[in-house]
Amino acid sequence: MLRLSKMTDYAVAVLAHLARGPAVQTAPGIALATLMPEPTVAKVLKTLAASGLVTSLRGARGGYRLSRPLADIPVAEVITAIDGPIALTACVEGSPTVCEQQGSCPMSGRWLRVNDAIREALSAITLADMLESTPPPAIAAPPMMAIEGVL
Amino acid sequence: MLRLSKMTDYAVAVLAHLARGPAVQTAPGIALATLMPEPTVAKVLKTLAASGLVTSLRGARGGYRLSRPLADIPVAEVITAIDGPIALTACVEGSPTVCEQQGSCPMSGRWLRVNDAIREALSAITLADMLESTPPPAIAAPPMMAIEGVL
DNA sequence: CTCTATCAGGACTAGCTTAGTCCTCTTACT
DNA sequence: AGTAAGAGGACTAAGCTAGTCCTGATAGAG
Ligand code: SF4
Ligand code: SF4
Repeated sequence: MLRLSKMTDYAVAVLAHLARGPAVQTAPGIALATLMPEPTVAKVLKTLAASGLVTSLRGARGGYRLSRPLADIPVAEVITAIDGPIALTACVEGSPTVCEQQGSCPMSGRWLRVNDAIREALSAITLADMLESTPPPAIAAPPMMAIEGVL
Repeated sequence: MLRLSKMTDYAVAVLAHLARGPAVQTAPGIALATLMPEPTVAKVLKTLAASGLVTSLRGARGGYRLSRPLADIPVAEVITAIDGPIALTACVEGSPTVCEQQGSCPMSGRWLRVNDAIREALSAITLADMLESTPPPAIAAPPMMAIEGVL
């Protein structure tokens, strides 16, 4: 279905959440606010910290802070940070796997162009772009469940 | 890793193979020539036939034939035929799944733009484009194993 | 008319990948 | 000290994917 992993999805949402509210926020706090499972959010944040997208502050009153403004974070970077390199097929550079059919496949190596097109498209859009020019999210009557009760 | 399914990969290779050689080819024949597992190729061809990308001819001396020239088949169409609609996240139209966090997620609905960018990119490139403007597949020294012995 | 090569359509299985959980150690503020 | 937080990893369960196989329909060949 050409879906990106839920982890990547979470990562983007977490980054967007970090841009709102206090500069430094804790993993459990973000999990609470976004209704995502706590340990999973923690895991995502650790990965993001390892990639340098967020900065971690340890110790009591610690938490995570955005390393860069959202306008400087292209979507592609988040995807590669969580999911690894964008490699549509096994016959483009990023792949750990090798394709058996490479010798007999009429398409060997020719996915590169498609792959690059997608990489470019994803590099051209920043997280700030996604948030700013918002067409009202009126795709399918969002549930709009109240989260105040949880907080 | 943002990889498309191997089935889709196979489908594109099969279509490209169909464009070469005799107009009508059988599933086992294609499998033999491309070194892909036979039943899998058959499965892919059935799906492609169901989507109208190839036309099937039943009975003895039957096989599959391209319904359209490769120049009229965008990559996106093959992907949707095999993998289903392109839906990066659960909060865009094509998804059978619904996202739990939609009410509290700061990104709800905002993936649409990214999704559309990818759809456009994949719709702009046809299979003929992939084959024609071929940068030599010198990505990593293709094995070039002889398949004549198998035939 | 019969035989056979081929596709149609599905059920089924094994393996892999992913999401999610949990534990222990380190860090640094109060 | 004591404690609130992250670092880093091992672990598990569920879901999905690739691949296999079977039965039936079709239509050309002889
Ligand atoms: S060589 Fe062919 S089958 Fe293998 S990954 Fe590339 S396009 Fe797909
Ligand atoms: S609502 Fe948020 S978490 Fe859910 S699919 Fe959309 S972006 Fe991802």
